[in-house]
Amino acid sequence: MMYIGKLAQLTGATPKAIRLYESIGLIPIPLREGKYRVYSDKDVALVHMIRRAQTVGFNLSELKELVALKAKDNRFPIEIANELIASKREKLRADMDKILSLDQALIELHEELNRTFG
Amino acid sequence: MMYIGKLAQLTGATPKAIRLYESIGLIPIPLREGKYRVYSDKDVALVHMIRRAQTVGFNLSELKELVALKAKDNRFPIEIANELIASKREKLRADMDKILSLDQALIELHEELNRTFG
DNA sequence: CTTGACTCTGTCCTAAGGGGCAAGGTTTAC
DNA sequence: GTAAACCTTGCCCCTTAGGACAGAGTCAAG
Repeated sequence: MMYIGKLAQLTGATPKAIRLYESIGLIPIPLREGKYRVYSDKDVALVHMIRRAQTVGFNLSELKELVALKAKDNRFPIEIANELIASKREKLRADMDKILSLDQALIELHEELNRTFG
Repeated sequence: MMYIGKLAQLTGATPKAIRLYESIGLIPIPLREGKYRVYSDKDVALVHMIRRAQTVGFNLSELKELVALKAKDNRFPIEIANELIASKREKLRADMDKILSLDQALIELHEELNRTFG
């Protein structure tokens, strides 16, 4: 059992972020000791998972859906997670294409500027 | 001479975006006919340039700097533009690295999930 | 009892507009 | 002449994932 600062320290999230997760229903509403939120090791694990999923490109609403699905069936929605991962990877491929074409556009812009002004 | 809707139509920007550009000092404050903003062909060219620069990755504050520099010397700041282009390309390379590592992380996450739950 | 560390809620801020609203101006059709 | 249809104006709230800050309440230690 710990307060929000400890949870933040253990997970690398800030208290502000943790309260945000709570406010959008991504983590359960914790009990209170007086006015202070009290968290358990389960919350540490959950916030850890959230942060890790964020670093690989999931946004909070996607995570909320996964958490909701898990709460419904009480098991991890592996198939849906796999689908999400696949579509994330597709999106990454699209992002790569975009970066390549932006780079090409920058090259052309550079050449054009130096033809025009150089 | 035209109103904002015509300028929007000619440039592909929305009236909303054009007013935003004006509010941050990216385009000059236009004269008015009554309460309506009146634009010239110069504005068409400027908004066109803004939009094109946006598509290759420049944000509005960067463009504002360029416009300010041009206004100061009354000539296009070619050297600074070239520097900006070079740093944009560097940033694109960094983005690409990040995408590749994210993709790798997704692969590993996928394998881990299916080892654990599959 | 007081100090310092921690937490609470609430507000405003970010980039680049999107959406919507009411009020007023302009143009076209009848 | 007037009504419909369209255009512009400013204003407000909304988006992501929190950051910064204020003011107040709370906790443990000295």
